[in-house]
Amino acid sequence: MGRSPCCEKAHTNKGAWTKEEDDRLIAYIRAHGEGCWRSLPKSAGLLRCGKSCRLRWINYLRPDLKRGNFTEEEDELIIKLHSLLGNKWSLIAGRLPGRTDNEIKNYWNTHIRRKLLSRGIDPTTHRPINHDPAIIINNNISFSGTASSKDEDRKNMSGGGGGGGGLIVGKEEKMISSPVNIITKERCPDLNLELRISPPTYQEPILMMMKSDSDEDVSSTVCFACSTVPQKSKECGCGNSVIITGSSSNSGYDFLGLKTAVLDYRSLEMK
DNA sequence: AACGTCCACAACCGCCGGCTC
DNA sequence: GGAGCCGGCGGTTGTGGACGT
Repeated sequence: MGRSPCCEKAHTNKGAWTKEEDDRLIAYIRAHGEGCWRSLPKSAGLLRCGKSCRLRWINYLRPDLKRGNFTEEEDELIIKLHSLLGNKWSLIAGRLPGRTDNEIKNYWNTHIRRKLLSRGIDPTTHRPINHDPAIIINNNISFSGTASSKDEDRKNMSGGGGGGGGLIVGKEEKMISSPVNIITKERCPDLNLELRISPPTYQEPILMMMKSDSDEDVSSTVCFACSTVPQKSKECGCGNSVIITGSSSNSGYDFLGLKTAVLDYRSLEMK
């Protein structure tokens, strides 16, 4: 389909932003709020493309940004999230307050990739370099909830049979070829997700919800898909229905250190 | 000091999905 | 249902500074 250019390139500045441009943008957004990026440059008196303004604001000027070096905890969280989500930088950024997708993407490409390589881990697949690819093809799935060492995890991944409390998929389950199974198997050899597929009796479309450590009720549960908090209707911002289970100690599942409720693989389907 | 190379990161580009008409 | 608009995302590039020779 034909698309008009997002801006008239002949009359827009490019390259690094000047202090004056930053000030104009900040002043305009403070006065009028975010949104309508297409018309913003004209309204704000900026010779910039709307997309450029949006990026500048989101990645650099936003007041809630956390500048400075990534902590070791952030490093590890990024690695774990990347192993699960792949290059979904915006989703990863959603779990790191004050960090932007662009920042995390750059940080990944410059620091973490190298860090993983130095550990002998393929940053794309999160598998040990020279890992036997045949293992990926294996159909038996069991993420043991009790496995602690990486070796043990890998053993389970490679078809070690059923572990207790983990993701258990029977022989006749069609779920075995579900996207999350494949994704998780391929990308997360070292990640103890303690995931569990929700029972097939659920009729509604559901999604994985993540609860922060301090969260006690539904109102503070965050949709993993859209990063919004579901309202009392138990629908989050992306319109998915939400199934909240009891406390994480029994029916919730600890996900990357965050207590979670029921997981449905469809919410994790990759593009 | 001068030059070349590497690195980090801001910014750009093209594409996609959702929404509206 | 299709066309167009818009915001958003992910990949890539450009550039300035750091570092090594």
